[in-house]
Amino acid sequence: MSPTDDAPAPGRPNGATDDTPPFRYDGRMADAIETAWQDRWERNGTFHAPNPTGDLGDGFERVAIRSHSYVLDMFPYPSGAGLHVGHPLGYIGTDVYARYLRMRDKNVLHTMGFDAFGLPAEQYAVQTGQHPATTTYANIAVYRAQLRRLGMGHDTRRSVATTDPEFYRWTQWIFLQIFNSWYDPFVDKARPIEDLAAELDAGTRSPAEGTNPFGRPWAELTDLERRGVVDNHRLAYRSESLVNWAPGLGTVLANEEVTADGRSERGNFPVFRRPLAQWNMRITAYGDRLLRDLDQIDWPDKVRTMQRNWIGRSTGAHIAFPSDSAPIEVFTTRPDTVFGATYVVLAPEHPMVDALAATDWPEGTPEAWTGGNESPATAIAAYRASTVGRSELERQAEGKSKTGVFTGAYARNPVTGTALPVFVADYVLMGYGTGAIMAVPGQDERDWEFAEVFDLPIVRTVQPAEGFEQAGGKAFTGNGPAINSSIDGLDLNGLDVDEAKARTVAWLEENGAGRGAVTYRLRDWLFSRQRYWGEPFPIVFDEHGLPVALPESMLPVELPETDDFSPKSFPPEDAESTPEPPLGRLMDWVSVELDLGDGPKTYRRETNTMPNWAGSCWYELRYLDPNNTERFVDPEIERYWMGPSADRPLGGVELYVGGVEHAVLHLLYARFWHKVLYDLGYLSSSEPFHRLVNQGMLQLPAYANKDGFYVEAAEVEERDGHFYYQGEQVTQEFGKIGKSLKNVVTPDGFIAEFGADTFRLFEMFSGPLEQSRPWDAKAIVGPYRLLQRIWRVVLDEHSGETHVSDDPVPDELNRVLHRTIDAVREGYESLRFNTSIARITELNNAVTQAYPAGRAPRAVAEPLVKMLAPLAPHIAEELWARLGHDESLAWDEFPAADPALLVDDTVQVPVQVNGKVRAVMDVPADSDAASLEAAARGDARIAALIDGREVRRVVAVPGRLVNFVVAG
RNA sequence: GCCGAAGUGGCGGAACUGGCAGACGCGCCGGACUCAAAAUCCGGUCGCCGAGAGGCGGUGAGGGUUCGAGUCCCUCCUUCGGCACCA
Repeated sequence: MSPTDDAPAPGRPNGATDDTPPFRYDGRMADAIETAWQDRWERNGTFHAPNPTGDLGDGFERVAIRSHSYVLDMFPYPSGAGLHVGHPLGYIGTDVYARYLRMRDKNVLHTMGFDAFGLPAEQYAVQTGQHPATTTYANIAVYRAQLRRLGMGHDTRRSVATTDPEFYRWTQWIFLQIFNSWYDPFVDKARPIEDLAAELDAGTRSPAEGTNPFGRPWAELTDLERRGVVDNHRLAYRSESLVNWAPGLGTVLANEEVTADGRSERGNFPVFRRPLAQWNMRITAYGDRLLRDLDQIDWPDKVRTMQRNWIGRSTGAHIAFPSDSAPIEVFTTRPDTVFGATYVVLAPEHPMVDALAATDWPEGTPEAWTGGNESPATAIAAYRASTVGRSELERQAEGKSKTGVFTGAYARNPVTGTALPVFVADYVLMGYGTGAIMAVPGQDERDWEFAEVFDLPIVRTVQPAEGFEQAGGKAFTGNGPAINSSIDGLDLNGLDVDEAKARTVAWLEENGAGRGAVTYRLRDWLFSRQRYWGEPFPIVFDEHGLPVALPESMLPVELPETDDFSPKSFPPEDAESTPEPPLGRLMDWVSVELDLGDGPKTYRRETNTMPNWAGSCWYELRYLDPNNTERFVDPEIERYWMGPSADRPLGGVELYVGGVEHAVLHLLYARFWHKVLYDLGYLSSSEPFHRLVNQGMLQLPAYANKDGFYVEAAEVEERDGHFYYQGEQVTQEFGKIGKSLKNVVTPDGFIAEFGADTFRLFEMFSGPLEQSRPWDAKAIVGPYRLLQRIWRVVLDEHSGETHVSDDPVPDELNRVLHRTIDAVREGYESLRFNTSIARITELNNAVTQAYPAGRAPRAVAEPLVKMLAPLAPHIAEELWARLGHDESLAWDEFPAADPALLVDDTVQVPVQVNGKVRAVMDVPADSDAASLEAAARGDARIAALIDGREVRRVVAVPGRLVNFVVAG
């Protein structure tokens, strides 16, 4: 049952009756305290973090000598449902940490913005007829109120939404920087595109491979052709290529947004591969740096592994296989197996397929190779029809059996000279490597399968391990000595795989037949979407249909007003449909008269919009300097908050907390943009996020009836350990919070009943930040009781009087206090707030035990309140004020442990006999091994146990234990 | 199939670089207060044997290293996450 349903009635909070003490800390008291402090924090700008310069520079002198920290959350998409209890887990975590750091004498930047462009707002708008901007900003207002009510110490002056024109103006500006750049492989960084044109003109550089389709050198190209060549170098470029088209969604998608079974991550529609002209970002140019720099940032191994796999760097070789038309260039990671290549395969979309195809089947071509077709051309056409343009789902439905067709053509193995049949097969992908392979069935499982289907020869070139074939092994992919691999001038036989690879590559390079090569799994980032609710491109097309950047002075290109914002979607299976961007319907807007330097002309605007990842690629930079109208961020401010330091060699946000679901989407894109901006000299940091922590997911109870359908969790009742929905028994499980499990719970009810402080404490107490765990709402009373008890240490709940004393703290309690301080700090620093809370609880238990009637010494009550402050800031502020302090403790000094009090004069040391604890003795803390042993032998129990037995060994570790190893 | 993470009481979880397993909390049991209940407070709570002192067992399973293993190594099981014709 949701607590929203039984929020306390005004004047009678949970459990309160007439004889409840008037100053008891309960939900109503918490509400009064919390709203009052939230108002005061806002009034005083308590959480304003001064910048070293600029409009947010007020008060910087005060913090100039402090060190500084930037603590960041992944900003939310403001959905109509508001926050549920899972969202704030990370937000509370960063807030606790930020508040702790502030009390540790740091200038802390902590704020929250909104990632507000995107499909749900647009779909909701289509349903309701309201403009997406209206619903988006209404939702943002709800989120801001919820965050405020949770007591977040955010610098609200810095809050931005990606949909603000003042924000997306700079998203567009960054797009233009990327558009106006190219990647210079010689210096391994992005450079302004003008440099490229200049170098091409000067003849000091030639166009990169594949960028000059005109077949003539640069000097002989027309101006228009030169523009085309330059455009082909840009980091943001248009190209006609195979893209993921989701007709049901009405838009194209990035590879990262398509699931493994070929459907859209959003909406779960089938996705088809279609050639379309779209914008791309050349993220592949950064593949190596994105990979390399992972080693220098403090991220979970899991996420780094996922990024490494996504980038998928493979080293191997390009090898040219001569044919009757041009040579076929293949990529292989196993150049050492070239002697075992028995056929060649091209992807169905490979551009050489048509030129290569023979006019007729060669004499004696087996039936299986022709697919029963008259000629290679018809066979290829039929095969393409059966593969290209079909969804991944359909392809996978056929299972793993290999399909393909012979082209009628042969290529020559450049090493052995053998003629190899050339096939077309869809198990070779156009998007990876060169789109062509040499097939080595002896050492590759997929090639083996294909060879079996088409009855192709199989040659082993690596000796399989002993018993491999007897055990049913087919292709052998392991290490072993090379066999059957020798010609004049190249003898691999007996070499292991690594040696054989190196030898082969050297031979290929000497003989001009190939060279060492690196390939990435990563593809360029498809960057345009056919949606209304996104950033317009700052691009127009001229009379040649070529893109022209709008000048900075024309930014932002605002989204045009319209009530016709629904995307044009199609039947989900209609693969032949073509995307139609909603902006394309606004003819008045699309066609625009501009003077871009060569007189007024009519241009056509780009009608696609950017993907919703665009804003999140750089928002953390805008928080730094949100009102700057001259730059996206002032370099001095960026260097102050994010510049490299000894701890953060590449710079970046000190702590970034968010869900692991962004491991290869947002986090890869943001790193890429950041590196481009770094290359172009706008940033001092080359990574955006130094330390990443993935907060766990809260799992809520969900209830299913006997037919397996989920029922509304809020309406389920519990009786005698069983669960009932409308009288019918249902079963309980724990799962991800969401509409589909009908188990969404919002924080509001808990805050109303217990207060935000209790809620914060509860979320932090149930486990470490990174860990997923079930949300057991009943347990919230634990943290609630803790706050009530701390409250009573400071004041009398009957009179409301503060009742601490000025007595000295007794020695023993003082030691507990200082040990607690030490442990609580440790917990805060390592983000294990659950242990900090446990230690605070222990200290409080010790205090209430020592002073059951109140009058605890101020010298223990005050540090107790301070230690609580990051977790439960409102009650801490209130108690701090009642203890007689005028200033907020948000900037006060966190208690420090006296090292002298952390070590005891005497310690308890367990004594073991054969590893079992038999006694515990009190000994001086500095006892050495000999005196420990002596003391242990002096213990009556131990003496009795070892009496008459042979002591073979004594292990005495000072401060730890004594262990007697005895015979028998 | 490949890669990665994790398995500790009825539950969430503690346990520093190998050194008293179960801190802290929930729940449960008992008690105080109350006409009663709720709220609050106090005590107990890993299992088995024992009146007790105490003993024995115990961190997914099995093996190993060690004086000593929740922690390190090997094999297996289970759960969760990621990738999936990437040559």
